[in-house]
Amino acid sequence: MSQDKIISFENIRVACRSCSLNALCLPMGLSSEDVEKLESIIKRSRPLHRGEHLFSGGERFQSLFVVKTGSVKTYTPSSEGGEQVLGFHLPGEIVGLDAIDQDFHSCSARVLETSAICEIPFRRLEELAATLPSLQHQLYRLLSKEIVEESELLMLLGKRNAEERLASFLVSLSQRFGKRGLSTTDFHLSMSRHEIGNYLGLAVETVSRLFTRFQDERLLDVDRKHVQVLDMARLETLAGVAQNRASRRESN
Amino acid sequence: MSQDKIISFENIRVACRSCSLNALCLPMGLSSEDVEKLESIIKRSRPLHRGEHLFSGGERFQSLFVVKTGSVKTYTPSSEGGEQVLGFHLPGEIVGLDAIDQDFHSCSARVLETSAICEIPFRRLEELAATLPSLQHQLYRLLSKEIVEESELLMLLGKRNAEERLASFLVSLSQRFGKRGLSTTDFHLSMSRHEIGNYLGLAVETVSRLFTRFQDERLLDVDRKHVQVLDMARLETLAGVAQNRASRRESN
DNA sequence: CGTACTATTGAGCGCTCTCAAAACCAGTGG
DNA sequence: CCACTGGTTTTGAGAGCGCTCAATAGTACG
Repeated sequence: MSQDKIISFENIRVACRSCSLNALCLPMGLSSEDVEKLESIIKRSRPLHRGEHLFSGGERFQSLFVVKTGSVKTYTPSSEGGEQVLGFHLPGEIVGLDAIDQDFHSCSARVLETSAICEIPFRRLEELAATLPSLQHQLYRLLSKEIVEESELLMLLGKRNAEERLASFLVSLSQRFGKRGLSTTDFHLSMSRHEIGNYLGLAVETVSRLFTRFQDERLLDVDRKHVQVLDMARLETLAGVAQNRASRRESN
Repeated sequence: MSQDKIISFENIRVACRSCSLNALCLPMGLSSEDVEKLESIIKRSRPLHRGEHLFSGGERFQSLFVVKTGSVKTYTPSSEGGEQVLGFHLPGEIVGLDAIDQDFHSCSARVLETSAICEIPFRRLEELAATLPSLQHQLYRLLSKEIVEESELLMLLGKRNAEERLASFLVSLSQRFGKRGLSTTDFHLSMSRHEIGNYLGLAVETVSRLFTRFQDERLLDVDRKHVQVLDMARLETLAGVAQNRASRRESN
């Protein structure tokens, strides 16, 4: 009977996938009516096309955004028209958490390809969370997770060489595609080499050379933006375990 | 009369400073009884001495910690005893936000000098927040702020050269000391050159050379761990505006 | 006052950036 | 279909920043 109201994690997962809210309700024990409440505040927008903005830096904070399909790039415009890429956001991931603090967006977000995006008005989410402890906790977790992931990236940029950075990047993409049920070894890069370089703190030329090298070493098969991982184990080794050089710098 | 219950921001500030909760209640509109509730869940621990841990990576998540006096370093131990410094936490700042997500600490935290630390059991804070919307919102902001600050650091590590990194580091310390009413131009570095280098992704030798250079250029006066900023304007320029080189890499 | 640690300074090298040019691709219009 | 244009990617050659190794100097502590 309570089974009527409490749906299982699996079902929630399915329900949420349909509304692209994995990120929010995946690990929660929300009853079906709670899920309905959550869904009721979500706006579904028309598909956005390459180059369109979810929001721009400085804009008033209204909503969080969940990527349903496609991909989003967040970046901070810098002087002279240059930009600093802060992250790439794939289906199931949330964009806009940076804006809660100051109540305006500290970065800009634009879609890299035609994408379906859900919008969650934050005020209403906050109100709802106040009445649903598990949702409240989930929100804290979400924010905390973002912090942990940024710490990891931070380490990547601080201590790893070019090879390790690109390997980590590819492994990360692979794992994130995997979470959504997509292929972990065969995927499309929606961002340019330049954007990858910008994100990883490398020059475009270095990124390009590395792709060629990885291909020569039979790690990858690269055709423009299509990547096929041929040797995931070795790629993961490069990404994670290959801290030999870096750990020397760490250790003192 | 409601003045009896609602204390001004200034008073809250004072009240909170005494309990080192600036970070939590500074921008809130909590009534005095609410502040009392908040204070009631805070544990004050005995002073910790250099090298003692607040928590270690992998430990069960129990509490957040607020630095009252002294300083704390967070880091992730890596293979072979090396470590990656994730951040330095000064008085008024919060440690432990990374642990909310997985319910265990993803990094370790140890004090760099004799420090007074307050402990806030997170479960109780969460319960309290559920009944106090402004506290709930403040918690969201706190987490969001951490995300924004990490993004900034991310940019630092990705795109800036050694000089710019150290300058940014010093400016950041200066500003954070300033927030606590301490001198912005005259302060003590509680961390070693090695830890600074580790944090900034630089070799110890590079950090040392830069300190010498900054001193030669009359930017700083450095005596061991005592730093005096002689030309803050120029230091800030180095830290922030000096994106000439970096922005070339950004712009494509 | 020796031991261990931390910081400084010097010399050389390697990774990655920079500059430059060519190849490739996508879209447009003749 | 092809030429034209703007953009992206690739490839090459050289230079410089910051790392590495090594040695010295300074500091803390028993």
